[in-house]
Amino acid sequence: MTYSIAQAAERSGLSIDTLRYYERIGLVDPPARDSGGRRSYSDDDLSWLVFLTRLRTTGMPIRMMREYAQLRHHGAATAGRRKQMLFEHRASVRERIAELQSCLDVLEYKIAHYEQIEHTFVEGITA
Amino acid sequence: MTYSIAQAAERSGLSIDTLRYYERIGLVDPPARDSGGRRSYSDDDLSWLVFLTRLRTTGMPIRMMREYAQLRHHGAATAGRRKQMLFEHRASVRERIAELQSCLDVLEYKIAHYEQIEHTFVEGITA
DNA sequence: GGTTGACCTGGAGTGCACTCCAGCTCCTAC
DNA sequence: GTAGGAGCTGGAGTGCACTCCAGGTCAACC
Repeated sequence: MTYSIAQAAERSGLSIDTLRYYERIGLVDPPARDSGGRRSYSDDDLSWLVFLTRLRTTGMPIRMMREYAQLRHHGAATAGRRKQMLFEHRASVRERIAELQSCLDVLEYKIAHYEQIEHTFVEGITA
Repeated sequence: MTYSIAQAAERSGLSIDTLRYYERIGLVDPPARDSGGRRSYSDDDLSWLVFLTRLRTTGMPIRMMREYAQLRHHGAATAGRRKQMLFEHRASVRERIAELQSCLDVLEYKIAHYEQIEHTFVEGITA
């Protein structure tokens, strides 16, 4: 299967402009072109794009994604280095989750506090 | 207790420049000044700053924090609205955690894949 | 053969959240 | 009384990740 840029955008969740931008900065390889000079994305291209969106969602900066992309380019010899990157990134995602969780606790506390106020207020009215 | 801007920065984890920036954009009230015209933060100021850093950590945009700050300014009458904001924000933080968790699963999968490759490679060597 | 719609390029513009700077004042310590 | 360090102001600059635009090409349909 091949996909037009609009289809690739829809399936990856990136915008058309972002696809071209990613190509420009070397985050994705230039895809094939059809007879009219238009981009024609392959299934492989698509799965790389989808993987990139995962990395992006987890907050990996573009410069790091680019480094990963370049390593990938150099084949199996760089597999260890790439695994290392994912390893480290996984640790940072876990930390980020823990951080969010702890802020969530603060939010819970604050919300409970507001509920306390409401409760007191209602009691004051009905008392 | 009162704190100089440097102490407030250290205790809140924000930079001195960020403290002044937050004041400029109306995210924090202008603190008291000492005899020399320097900012002098109170414990209340500090706890608000710390709470702001929690909201920031959870990805609340500044414009929303500012809205919250302004509501706070209008006293108890806006407590319901503020609670509502925290409520909605809590939901978005939970969603964010779930999203990160699902991306983490993809990372796990990828890392396992690399381990698979290594394993195969080692077997190939020793066989 | 003319219009429409998707896509093309290079480059400029945007929004966010800071961060830095020049030139100044003020207090403290020597 | 002066040198040093912290802090002050208004405003400019930065980094990131897009997003938009003008002006053009190309294929398809009427």
